[in-house]
Amino acid sequence: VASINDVARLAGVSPTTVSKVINNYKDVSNKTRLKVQKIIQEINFSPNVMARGLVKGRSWTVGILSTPSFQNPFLYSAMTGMKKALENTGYDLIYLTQENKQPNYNFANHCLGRNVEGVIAFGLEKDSKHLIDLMHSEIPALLIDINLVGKRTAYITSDNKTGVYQAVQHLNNMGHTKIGYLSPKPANYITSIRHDGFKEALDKCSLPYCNDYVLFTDDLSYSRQSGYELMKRLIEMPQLPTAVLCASDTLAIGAYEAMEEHGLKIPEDIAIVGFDDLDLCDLIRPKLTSVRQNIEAIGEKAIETLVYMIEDPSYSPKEIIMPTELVVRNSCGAQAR
Amino acid sequence: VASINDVARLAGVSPTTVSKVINNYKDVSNKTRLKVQKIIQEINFSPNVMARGLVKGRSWTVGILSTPSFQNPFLYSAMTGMKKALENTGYDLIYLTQENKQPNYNFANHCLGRNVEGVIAFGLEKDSKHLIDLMHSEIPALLIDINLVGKRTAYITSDNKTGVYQAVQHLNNMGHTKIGYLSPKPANYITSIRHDGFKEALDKCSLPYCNDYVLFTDDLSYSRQSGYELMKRLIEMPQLPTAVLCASDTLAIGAYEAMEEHGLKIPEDIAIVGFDDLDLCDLIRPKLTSVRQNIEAIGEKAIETLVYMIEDPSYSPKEIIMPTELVVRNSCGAQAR
DNA sequence: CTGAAAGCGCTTACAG
DNA sequence: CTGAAAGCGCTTACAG
Repeated sequence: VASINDVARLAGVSPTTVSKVINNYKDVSNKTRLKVQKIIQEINFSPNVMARGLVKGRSWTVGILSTPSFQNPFLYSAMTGMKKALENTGYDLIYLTQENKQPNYNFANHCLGRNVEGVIAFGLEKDSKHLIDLMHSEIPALLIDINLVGKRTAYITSDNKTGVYQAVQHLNNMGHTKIGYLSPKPANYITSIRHDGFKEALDKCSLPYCNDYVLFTDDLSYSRQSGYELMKRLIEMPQLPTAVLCASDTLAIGAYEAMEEHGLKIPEDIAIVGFDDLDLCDLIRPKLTSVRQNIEAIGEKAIETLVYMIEDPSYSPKEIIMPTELVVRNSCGAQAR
Repeated sequence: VASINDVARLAGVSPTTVSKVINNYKDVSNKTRLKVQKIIQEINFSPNVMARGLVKGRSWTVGILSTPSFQNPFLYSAMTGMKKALENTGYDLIYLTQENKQPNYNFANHCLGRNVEGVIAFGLEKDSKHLIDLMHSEIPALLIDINLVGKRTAYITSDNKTGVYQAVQHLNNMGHTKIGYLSPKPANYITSIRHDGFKEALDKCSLPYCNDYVLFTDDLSYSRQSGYELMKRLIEMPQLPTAVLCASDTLAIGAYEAMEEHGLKIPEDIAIVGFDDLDLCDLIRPKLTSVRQNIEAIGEKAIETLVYMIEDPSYSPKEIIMPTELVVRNSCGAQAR
């Protein structure tokens, strides 16, 4: 593979000058600049990133840190947005995947070794070792849905409270006054803030918070199975609510299945609202009304912000809140839009 | 950040010796080895990958090349498998995302510049410039669902013909003899091989291939919309088939919608089979019988094979075919399993 | 405007 | 078994 020295020789200049041309330095005459650029084109030269990175202490690389399981439509939508934003930045995306190799594997060190310049983290708990190591390093980090702030750490999340309020308000408008809530137990940021939002929303609508209709599971993964079990528990109550807000669409799917099994109709017997607005909302019947998070926009904004943080060490944002939107379909008795 | 020289100083040895310890060379006494390892632990040293990569001409990095749109559940399932396989290899995964930056962007050059050691490509057409550049480079490439073979290029795909046969055979067993087929026009590898498989399967089952029931769309993206339009065209025929095989689950979803709109029942009026076994098969009603591709396994195998190719330049596989499996649900009149 | 020299943090013959 | 020296392909003061 060609090096800067080859270009220099062919162009009849010094490697220094070639470097200056590549880096758009001003102190090069137009004539030599053109000469050098011509050669670069001809031999299809691209500078060695390793060498460059070594001297500049950089890698033009942004890392992703996510849960080991990894199988998550949320993450993938976010990545689409991330990719879009990255195209304009000159950074590439890197997954550090060696998790299991060493007994005392240290994610932050792995990043440092690779000169990874910033990290997007997602789906971890606050007390995750990797996250803590990362915050103690000087590496800029942008967390998705984890409310941790540090000198070089910020987070981005949807406006969960408003999202929940939009859902409750809609149910109220549809005439529902007894509204249940299904969710993982409020043990982390997202589960807590949505539950708080639910209480506040009821309050704003002057509706009662009814303990019997608010059911939690220990399973924090928002699984379909959890939704199924929660809804089953709810159905076995002596009195039923007329509507149920699920803390995620996947929970709602499980709730649908429990309803189906018990011969209950949506929305006639119980109306359902989900959260996330995944593709599946449109596939199931009745179509699921859901609070839309613009996940792609979150990914895009996350990268933009992270790149700012990388390039301006004094820039230190705290939290970034993205708007939500209620997408009305057929699971609450409203006409589809 | 600490360097090998810091370690050397603290351990009272030369940088050369530290390097030897890091790289598990034999010619180091146990005593010094231990001494050096202790320091490495203490100051939490990890070697600079850039420096290392510069001298060895490597990056311990494997690239992904995919379509610009990128929003694809198939790709993401594959990535889960890829991540799993990577954990044991010492390679990290990198997305090269600068597509739009330069007017004459060259993907292979980008890889060369970063010393990317191998590439997984997915979702491109055979005549894609990036793919061609890649094949002309010396970079090992493993293509998913693109049947191109070269000195350093191989591909992996599902056993599409058998998959289609499994579907047709099942329909035949259920008593269907007039079977339709909905697909993008057979313009690339996957669309062609599935269509060929369909013809052969009918043959094996002694069923007629009926032109009227085989409908193609120009849209190669397997969109829901295409499925909807194809099924609508089919429904407007004077005579209907009793079963339809869709070349993908997403097409089948569209077909469901057309059926719904025309008040036709699945499977009573027309039975439907999909291909891919996406999560959605379980969400829609009736649940969709589909040919399962083990996409995660494909991703895993792809990485394993690529790493072999990287580490043994003389290893030059051609094609890797992965098995399929029919998942019977309720869209053909069979009982759910 | 141009280029010689030093240095980024490693590895690898090679000498001892 | 140990280490001095050269070199990987760049960039950056600095001198001219």
